Amino acid sequence: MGRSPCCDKVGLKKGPWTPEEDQKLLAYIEEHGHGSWRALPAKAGLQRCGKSCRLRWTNYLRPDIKRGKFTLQEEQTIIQLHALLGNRWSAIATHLPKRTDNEIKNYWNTHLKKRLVKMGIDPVTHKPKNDALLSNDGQSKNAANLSHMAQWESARLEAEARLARQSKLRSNSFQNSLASQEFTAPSPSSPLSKPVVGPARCLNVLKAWNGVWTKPMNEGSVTSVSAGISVTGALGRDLESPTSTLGYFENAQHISSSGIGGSSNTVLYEFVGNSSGSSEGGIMNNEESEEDWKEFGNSSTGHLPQYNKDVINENSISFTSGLQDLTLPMDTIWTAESLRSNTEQISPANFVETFTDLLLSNSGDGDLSEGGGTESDNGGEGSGSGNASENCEDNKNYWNSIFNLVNNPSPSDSAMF
DNA sequence: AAGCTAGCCAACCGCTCCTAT
DNA sequence: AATAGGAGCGGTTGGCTAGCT
Repeated sequence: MGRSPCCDKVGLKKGPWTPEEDQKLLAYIEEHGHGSWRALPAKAGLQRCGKSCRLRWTNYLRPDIKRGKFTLQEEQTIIQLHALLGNRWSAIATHLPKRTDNEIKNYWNTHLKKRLVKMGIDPVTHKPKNDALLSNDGQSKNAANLSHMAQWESARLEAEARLARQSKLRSNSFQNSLASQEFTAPSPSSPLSKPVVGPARCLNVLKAWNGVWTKPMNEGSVTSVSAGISVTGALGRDLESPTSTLGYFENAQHISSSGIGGSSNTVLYEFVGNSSGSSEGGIMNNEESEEDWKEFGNSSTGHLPQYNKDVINENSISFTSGLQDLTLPMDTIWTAESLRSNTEQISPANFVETFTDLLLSNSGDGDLSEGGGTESDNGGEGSGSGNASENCEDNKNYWNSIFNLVNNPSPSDSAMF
């Protein structure tokens, strides 16, 4: 049947926006809110299609946009989230509050992807490029396990997003009525400084990791995980990114309330939300950034569990979290559908616990913390040309570094979390 | 100074998802 | 249940700029 064009294209302007057009769009949204994007151009006196107006607003004119170079922490966050979510830029943007999905996408394509390639890491899979050369020594299987886990998390986030959309719609009219009151147009004296929305939520699994890893592993993981998630919920408001529909984890009924002390919440909240220091001002030139990257992954963590051989078998992954057991086959890709049905068996907290255990169990001979990682020390041309064992190290250290970053974020003024 | 190349990024296009009818 | 329309997302493009020859 074919889709009708989003608007009548005859006579509509394309290409770069002029300051006059920007002013018209800003003035209109300031006064009326955007309302229907399709109807907006005519009402605002713009010879543009609604889609173009929306894009201009969300990617450029919106008052809560942070422009300029990405901080190291923002880079790290993007990489972590990309490892989990893939090219779901809007979902990633949710966790970098003042960045747009378009900006993140551009930054990934022009900077980060190349950097990973340089390090010999496949930017799609986040695994060493010649991982296929690794024999059946278990390392590649474990890398595959991680990939599977990422797929699972991705599928879970899909479900979350679905829930969030539903709740968003329910509250939409209320938010719309607020929007026009909260909006403040940028002015020379206060350029694009007043956010319309608050800080974005933290990716649940990252917070969960925080929750688990900031405590010794002999403490109840479920308790820790719950604490991590509950902080997200405790913010108590809809922090939806304007560029994303990814939502809040709202199923509080899944989250154990036991063991969530107020202090635990507070500590974690401060940890994720109150960072300052070295990156003050947020600007870092590329060379500094590269240097920091070379140290990426050098720290080691404690609290690492012993490798549990029973968890990852030849043909399956078994989740034995104590609350419920689940075995999933290794020889198939976990589709969103299969995961949805399977994950019904596991509560979110339970999931995170088992997920964390598996991730931590990544090293077949046991100790990720030993990696001590100079993974990117040979940065430029290095790791890609290494032998198999070096690549195992790279793989191990790469993921280890992701975990360390979650666990031990470097001080910065990043707006993330 | 002119031409060429590569990098960056704003914007467009086509598709999917969701809702209303 | 089927269809149409709106909104949003991700891939891609094209113009601008800086650096190099």
